Amino acid sequence: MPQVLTAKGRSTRARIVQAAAELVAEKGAAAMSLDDVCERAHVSRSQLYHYFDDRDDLVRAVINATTDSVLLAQDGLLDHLDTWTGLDRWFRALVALQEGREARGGCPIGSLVGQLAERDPGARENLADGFKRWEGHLREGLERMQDRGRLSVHADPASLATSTMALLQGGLLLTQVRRDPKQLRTALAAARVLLRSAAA
Amino acid sequence: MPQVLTAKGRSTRARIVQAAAELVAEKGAAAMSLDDVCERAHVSRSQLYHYFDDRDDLVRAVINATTDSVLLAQDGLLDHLDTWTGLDRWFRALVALQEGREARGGCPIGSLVGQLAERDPGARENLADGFKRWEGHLREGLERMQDRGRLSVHADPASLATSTMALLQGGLLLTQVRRDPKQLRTALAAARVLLRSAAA
DNA sequence: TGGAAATTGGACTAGGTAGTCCATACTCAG
DNA sequence: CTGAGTATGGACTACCTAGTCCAATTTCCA
Repeated sequence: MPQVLTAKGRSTRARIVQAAAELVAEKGAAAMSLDDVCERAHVSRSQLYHYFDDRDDLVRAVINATTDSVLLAQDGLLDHLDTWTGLDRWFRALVALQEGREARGGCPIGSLVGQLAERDPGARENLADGFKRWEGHLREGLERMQDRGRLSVHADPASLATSTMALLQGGLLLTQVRRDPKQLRTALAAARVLLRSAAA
Repeated sequence: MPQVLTAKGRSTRARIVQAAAELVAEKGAAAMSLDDVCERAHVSRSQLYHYFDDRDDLVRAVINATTDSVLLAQDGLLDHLDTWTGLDRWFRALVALQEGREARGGCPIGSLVGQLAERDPGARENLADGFKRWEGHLREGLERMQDRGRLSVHADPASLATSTMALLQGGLLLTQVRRDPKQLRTALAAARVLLRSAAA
């Protein structure tokens, strides 16, 4: 393992993670082979082991990269979850995203849970960190709403954020398994009802 | 492939599916090897291919067996989802189940979605069938409640059932990734709020 | 500019994989 | 009791896998 990465090294490492992330998204974590990664990233075998301890280490890097890209895809939405219109915009964007992919793939992070959580404790923690960051944006938005008196003082922003994330993840799972984006639309409509029921 | 199975044949086939289902639950679908299955079921290689076309065929049989066992584990609860107390009993039982397993494993069906849905279209359909059976019990219960005037005439039992399933699956996913059964408790408490908001 | 560290290439090992094949033993109806 | 179909045993193939190893090349800073 190198002590310091040069610019070239960082670029190679990033290319490896990118290729691995694509393969994980396409074929699943277990079906991603290191040979495939080498081919797609145009690197040799030893470069993988130059930048990563082993396969599990690479998978954990993929989880972090995927989390970053999922949050980036929601950029401009996650910082405005403190108004009803901001929440509705977020919900609509999530549904539109699934319609665009014809309900394929589910949640890039969520679908890794079943694949990795019981297999590699480190991977489970990385996935949990990803969900924490995601849910954190929502919880903070709801807290700001409560501060501004838009949410009842009896409401619990943390629980509401957790329940909304559950509806989102469950809705994505049902969307994926049924190949029907309406499943997510229904779940997020329920999230809207739930949040409104906590309005001041 | 045999035309008719003898009693002995049925027993052997069931032993194979049982062993495979255990391994899938323990190690994930991709990590279940046919050698492992042979060893655990005490059968030889050729017996697998005597009763199943190939690996995918066995996995689909595992999905069906797992669905049956998940529904069986809720026996006595799923037929009483037409009263508030019946719903609460169901919710409490689901939480207790996760507490009993220390939040490990998530939903035996749900966690297979991310592993198989994009890989094998037939597996995806089998999983969708499983969810349909499960959700069907809830939808029918809610319909009976509506018929009896316990649910608003404006409520949509099908959407409520879908949203509740989303909360259940999402809650299980968060429970698994965070190793915390409270995540499911929170999600199901939200389901209760959602259903109550549709009360007559 | 010299040399230590970072980067790269690619062959190689050891083990696991799904699936095939052929022979044998069993079962049960006619 | 016999023979056609069912059930079983286990070796074998061809391939893919993660990980190792040694050597060569490039980078960069002291």
